[in-house]
Amino acid sequence: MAKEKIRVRYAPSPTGHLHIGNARTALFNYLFARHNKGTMVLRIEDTDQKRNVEGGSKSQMENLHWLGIDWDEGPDVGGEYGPYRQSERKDIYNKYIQQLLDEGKAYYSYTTSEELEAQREEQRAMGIAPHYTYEYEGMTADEIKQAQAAAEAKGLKPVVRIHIPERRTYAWDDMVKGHVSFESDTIGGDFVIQKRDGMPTYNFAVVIDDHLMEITHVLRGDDHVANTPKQLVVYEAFNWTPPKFAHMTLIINAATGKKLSKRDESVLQFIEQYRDLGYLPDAMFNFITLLGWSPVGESELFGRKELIKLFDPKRLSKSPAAFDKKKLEWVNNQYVKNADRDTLLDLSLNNLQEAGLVEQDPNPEKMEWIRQLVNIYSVQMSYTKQIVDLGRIFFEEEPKLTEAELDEIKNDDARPVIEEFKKQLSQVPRFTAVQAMNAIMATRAATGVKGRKLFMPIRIAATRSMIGPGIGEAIELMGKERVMHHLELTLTELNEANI
RNA sequence: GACCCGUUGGUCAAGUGGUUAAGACACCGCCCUUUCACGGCGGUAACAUGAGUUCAAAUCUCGUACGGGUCACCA
Repeated sequence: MAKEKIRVRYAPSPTGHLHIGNARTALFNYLFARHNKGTMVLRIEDTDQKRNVEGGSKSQMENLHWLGIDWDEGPDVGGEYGPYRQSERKDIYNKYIQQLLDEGKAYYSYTTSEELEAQREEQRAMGIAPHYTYEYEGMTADEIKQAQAAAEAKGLKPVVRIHIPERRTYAWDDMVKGHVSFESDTIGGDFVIQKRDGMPTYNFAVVIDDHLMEITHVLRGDDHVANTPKQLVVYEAFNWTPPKFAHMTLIINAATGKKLSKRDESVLQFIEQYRDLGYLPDAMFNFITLLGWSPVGESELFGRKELIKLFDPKRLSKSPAAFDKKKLEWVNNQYVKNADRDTLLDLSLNNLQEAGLVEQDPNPEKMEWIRQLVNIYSVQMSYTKQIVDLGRIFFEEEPKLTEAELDEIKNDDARPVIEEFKKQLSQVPRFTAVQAMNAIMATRAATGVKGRKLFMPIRIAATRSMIGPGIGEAIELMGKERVMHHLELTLTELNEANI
């Protein structure tokens, strides 16, 4: 039997920037499509004009591309199933809404929002699930017509609701959750398929589009589980076969245990923010893939091609994925260490310029210096913006010492070591990493101090930090003038502290 | 409140009836580096709970607790 061609879609609403959760949905759809040599569709769900954000869809597409996700059909690339923006498909939806109206499967509803709200309040108070109750209960066809005419006469505009069949079970075999079922009376009553402004609602439009676009698999967030029975009602009304569903668990904040909400400020949630910090797209791609999915085996670092090859929706997790920032930093550092030097330089330079540490158009000499700076720090940077903080000792006139650093040099050995080193360094023929190391050796010979007690005071006094790259390289890159000044400064501070 | 879903070390996360219960992050120790970091090696540490099914349960069933999601003319 010929396998049907797999078609999946990622369908964001343009309400803002690309969120991690959305990126993950897009990513899994992408992986699934590419793994199966299927088609990836991008559809913009912009039926709520009030919530559409200017430039929202453009920003999302751009960030998707940055992550390395592309699509075969969409508003920007076209395709045979267009248009790919729901706001441009209104005529299509209207046609199907009319069909349901004609068949008596849908009807005009005049209950106002205020009435509905009151109804829900009451139901909640009674401890039952809020739901819409049929407004024409027990009426004959004529009576219904009269009621509707009366409402019209009052100037009320209707919405269209779809009838939910009674005593039915709506169930499906979810690729992630297994068998899931809902009784029709727990769905919430006949729901709106066309809003007062004439636009279709999400639960209606999504069915029409998925069907017309011949989507075979719907991979989406867990928050859509409760929508699925409503959509099944629509599929049933048209006698269409629904696609396969996979509901991926939500991403939660490890710290709060709650769904990653856009208002939660303890975690950066938008791809763009990571991009600005100098995270690398391949690392993000790798990390996000591991949110709620795991490959066979023990490795955690995978390239794009590998992930496409490995991806299997069967391995999507049933329990929520927690966003672990530390792990992300580790993953990105792994990529930083192997990253192309020019890429790192570009990103770091950008971060340094934004921090006001480097001018807009550095001369070639300065560029070379920055390149060196990035090189010596690349091994310990989680993301390039850290260079601003890590490299601060290279920019500040008189970097302050921390408590820990002061403690490290508050001992009898430190002062003679620093003084001796200063003397030795001032005598080196050329101010290079090798010569700096020679000066340290000479200091050891002269003072008899070695190991940490030798290196730490020198590192701290010369660079004004106890962490950093190789001490020789750091000194060379810092330059004679600055290093000598640091040594001077540290000795003065030791004097003031009476040590 | 109702309906759906989940619960393995400090954190993430493998595991689908028989395992010494993987691996990663973090932490600790040792080694490397005449220093911090990087890297290498090693270590501490887990099946929410009660009952049932079974020769055998982290794995299956039911209850309890805890956590989450959803109940819109948002998507």
